[in-house]
Amino acid sequence: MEFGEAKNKFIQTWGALGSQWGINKTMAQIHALLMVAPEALSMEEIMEELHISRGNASMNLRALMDWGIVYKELKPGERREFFVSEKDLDELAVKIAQERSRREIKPALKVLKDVSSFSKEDNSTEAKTFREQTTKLYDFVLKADNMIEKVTEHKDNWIARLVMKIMR
Amino acid sequence: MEFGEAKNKFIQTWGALGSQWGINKTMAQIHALLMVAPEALSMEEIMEELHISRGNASMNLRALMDWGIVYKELKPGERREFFVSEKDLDELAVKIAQERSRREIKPALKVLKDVSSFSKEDNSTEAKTFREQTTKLYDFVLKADNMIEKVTEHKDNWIARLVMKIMR
DNA sequence: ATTAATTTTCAAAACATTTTGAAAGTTTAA
DNA sequence: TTAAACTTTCAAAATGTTTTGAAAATTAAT
Repeated sequence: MEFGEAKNKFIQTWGALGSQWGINKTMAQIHALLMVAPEALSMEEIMEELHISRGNASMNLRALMDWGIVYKELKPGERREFFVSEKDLDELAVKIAQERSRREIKPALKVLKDVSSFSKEDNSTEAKTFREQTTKLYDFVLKADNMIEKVTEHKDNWIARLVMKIMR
Repeated sequence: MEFGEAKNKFIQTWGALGSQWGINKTMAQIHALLMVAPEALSMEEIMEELHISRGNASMNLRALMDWGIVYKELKPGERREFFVSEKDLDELAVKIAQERSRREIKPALKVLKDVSSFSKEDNSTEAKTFREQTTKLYDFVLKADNMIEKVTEHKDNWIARLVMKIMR
């Protein structure tokens, strides 16, 4: 396997992994490309390397910037914009965890709280089981979310430290 | 909000959350429905409650069983099959974590290892950065995966214990 | 063995998401 | 200003995924 092949395999794999996790393929591929690029890349270069259209590149770069894991880099004397990814993996993991908490977990928590506390008058077995289970779910998800917050606020090398702790 | 409404909201929300995490909507909805059902449900009941076709119900129930989070329950004197979900949330989280590790993380790790160790002769800046970054990525993902293994083998109430530890 | 109840399969249809590309918008330099 | 370089937007096309429904398969009782 020579370089081009390895790079391609990496980009394709990262893209596939992205899809499985609800992130679109191109977005994950752009991210992969930037992760292994020694220099900031222009939109043109990204389009070329991944064989995607201008519009596609533009939209997904914006999405990556919204996630806070890709930045614009302006080069003096250049009109074009260049892009770099967050290369620090701890930082990357923290950003992703925080965004997912904000966008997905927090809203789900709100719903769980709402549904578990409503319809208190209904005393059917069904309703009772429902309240019981959704309450448990709320507590569980809340705990998990708190863990994310706790862990990500210390960020630096948190996974390593966590592994240390757990392994005793 | 009365019971039916709350139940519906819960099922819809769980379904939407599923989609965002790469799990199909119906699969997540069936799971939600079984999570709050006091009794095992037949396929017919599931189809009715979620307004889905027989084929859809059949396929997604099988997928849930493949994940190990829904079980068949046979009732004496009944030809039909009934379904229940794993209701213990710690057990549920462990199963999901383990399956995702097996299906997604492990294969990704293999690719990372492969691509990071190949093309060692190439000494261009590009190739060097590539090897550097993919190696870091490999180490990171490996550590994270080890953490999952470590944490899930103790399973019982692991999130609670983890929160305790982190909060000191 | 035959029948009736039930589940599974899978090709086609419905639906959802992603991608394109060209037009509109923006920015900078002259 | 104007023009050139570049980016964004968005409707339509392409692609991908899920769902349906009916036929085939399975299972269990008679």
